[in-house]
Amino acid sequence: MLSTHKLLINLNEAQTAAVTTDAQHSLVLAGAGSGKTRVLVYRIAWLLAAEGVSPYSILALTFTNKAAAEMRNRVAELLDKPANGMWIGTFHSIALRLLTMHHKEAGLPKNFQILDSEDQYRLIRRVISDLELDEKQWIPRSVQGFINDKKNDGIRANEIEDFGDDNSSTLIQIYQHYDDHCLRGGLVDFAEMLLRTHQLLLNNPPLLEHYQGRFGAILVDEFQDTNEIQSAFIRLLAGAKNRVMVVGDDDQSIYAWRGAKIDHIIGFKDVYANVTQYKLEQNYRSTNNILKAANAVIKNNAKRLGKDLWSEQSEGEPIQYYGAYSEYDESAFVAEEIEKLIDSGIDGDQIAILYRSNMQSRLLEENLLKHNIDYKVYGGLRFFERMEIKDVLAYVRLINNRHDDVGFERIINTPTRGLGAKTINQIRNCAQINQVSLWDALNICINNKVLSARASTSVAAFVNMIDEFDYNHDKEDLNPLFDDVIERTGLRDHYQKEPPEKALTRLENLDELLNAAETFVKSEEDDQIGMTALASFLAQVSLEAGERSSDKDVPCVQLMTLHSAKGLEFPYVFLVGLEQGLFPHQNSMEDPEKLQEERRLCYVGITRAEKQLFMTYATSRRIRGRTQGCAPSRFLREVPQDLVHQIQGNIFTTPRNTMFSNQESSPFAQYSPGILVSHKIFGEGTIIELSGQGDYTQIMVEFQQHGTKILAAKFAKLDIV
DNA sequence: TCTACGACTATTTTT
DNA sequence: TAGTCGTAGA
Repeated sequence: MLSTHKLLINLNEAQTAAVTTDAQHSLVLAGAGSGKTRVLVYRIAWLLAAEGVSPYSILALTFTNKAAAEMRNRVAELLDKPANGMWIGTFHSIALRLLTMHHKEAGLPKNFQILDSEDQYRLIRRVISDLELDEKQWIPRSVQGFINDKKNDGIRANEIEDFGDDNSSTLIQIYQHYDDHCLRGGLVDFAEMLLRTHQLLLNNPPLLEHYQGRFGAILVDEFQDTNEIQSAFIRLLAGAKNRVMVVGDDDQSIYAWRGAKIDHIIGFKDVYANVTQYKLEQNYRSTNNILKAANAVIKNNAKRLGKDLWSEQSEGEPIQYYGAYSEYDESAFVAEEIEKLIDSGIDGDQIAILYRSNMQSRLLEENLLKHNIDYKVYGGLRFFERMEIKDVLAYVRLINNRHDDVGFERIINTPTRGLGAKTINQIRNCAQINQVSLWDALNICINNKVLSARASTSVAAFVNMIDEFDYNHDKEDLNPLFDDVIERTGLRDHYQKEPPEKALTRLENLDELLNAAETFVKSEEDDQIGMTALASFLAQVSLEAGERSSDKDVPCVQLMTLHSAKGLEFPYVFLVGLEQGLFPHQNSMEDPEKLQEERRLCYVGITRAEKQLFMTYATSRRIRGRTQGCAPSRFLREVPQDLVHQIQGNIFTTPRNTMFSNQESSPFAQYSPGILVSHKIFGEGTIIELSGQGDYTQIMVEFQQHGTKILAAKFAKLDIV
């Protein structure tokens, strides 16, 4: 048995307090690099060792597979035995497990399939076309966003208020039809997994009671990223008696645009009773200069719980600032500095270049190439998202479940077998009229002989082929099935015919898929709930689509967006493109909520750096074929001057651009974001941000009663409360 | 069924 | 500017 003493010697005071808390609910505000995962892992160990909690009553939720795997491994390491019995997983994998175990109660067929975003997009397009709507007016991407937003908020089509206008009633109609399709085909999208799980428990009191009785201790990682339905799910399982510990950092909430609500972490204390809050502010990652810069930037956000990072490390190197003339100059500088670092003996993988948007990577790549520096760009398609892989999987899915319309549509004419738009439309129409799956519709068409002679032969051959894959569902070895599919469907030949370079990677990927099928071993959990190897494999590839980039063995410089950098750390970090309009992004500059999220993104970027941080800005940049003059990002000037070494350009003395604020020299210096003020008409409110200068200073205030207003500082006569 | 051309659009993407 | 996507035409 693990001694409790041994547990605590590795923790600092704040961590110990959180780990050993006896509060019913606890909120652990864990700053970047403050040992958040450590607290979660030790907390689990503490519950088991010191409090005698059964592993079966532990439920730990994360957002990413990586985080779940890390937690699981570290718990096992600490306990010195596998983390059996407890449920540690992503929200989605836990939801999937519940839906699989209780598929009947959830209203799903046993072999239901998961739709990834691309599958969902395709299905939505199909629904729009079925409803004879114009894609120009009902843009599939926006419709997809609409449906997912609603699902994330826990709202079904029939629960949306119909204002009677064309817009809302059509959207509701599409949503409803889309859900009907999913249900008919046994298809579940990502948002649906969570929503359906929540409803499963909500509508089955005995089931809910069972799980509430089981999970006495619920732990949630990255709580700031929870959306409405995830938060409701936790609340539901918590019931009245269970203990909930949420860990997160409101300052690192960067996914509001995907439905995450920072209010969940900020308002945690209001929703749960008996909450004790712990702040982890000691940072084990970065030098103090870096932390001071991060603290100074994030301080400008009004909406936060508040926390200051510190470190026992030295001040470290100052932050290096380079004001480039152009984006060419900027990327040349970055490449040169990296070359110097590498020449001084630093490995490439110790260095990261972080940017706001993916398009910025190109020039950087060109310059790294020029200097013969190995690099790796994160982003793009993941392994199981590649076309050839999805094609094979679509066949397998159809073999597994004939009513999988998404799989059907994908491969009915891939490789081409003479089934053009006309035939497919006939089948679709038939499905639409009879309200059946495409597979059934196809058979109706065959029986009624409505198809042309040529199409009929082709279709019959297709049906035969699929039926001939008489797959034994209990088989553990998946390789023969996949191998068979790739050969007999003609997919291998199909890809072989592509231009040599493309063909080669595609065929390699197919082999990689075979390899994955060969080595796949069903997890013990999946086995226990009676999933077949195939179901388990398909679920895994949908939930865990693989790495975002191909891996190289050489230590490479890492290029990625700020979003992808969350959770990672690098000794040397280049934060590039610090310009108004790029970062903060144009689309996020006006709205105070969005601007604050951009600032959090900046905070995430800064806190990735362990030893040294470089920040660059380009005076001009070509965007969409047009060269634009760029003002330096407001975030740059939020970094205190004494922390910065300016290699070129002077961010603090150049004439101030009216685009961004400067609080210090303003006649309204007494106002700053976060300050509580009162207005004689609007009452009390919090300053969100200042802009403009001198007499033209404008103040954005979020009033408690009247919402957000932008006021001229000169006339508003705001009193500081 | 494939190719070529023109129209369109341009943040971030855990599952 | 450049990359993607849909459609027209061979």
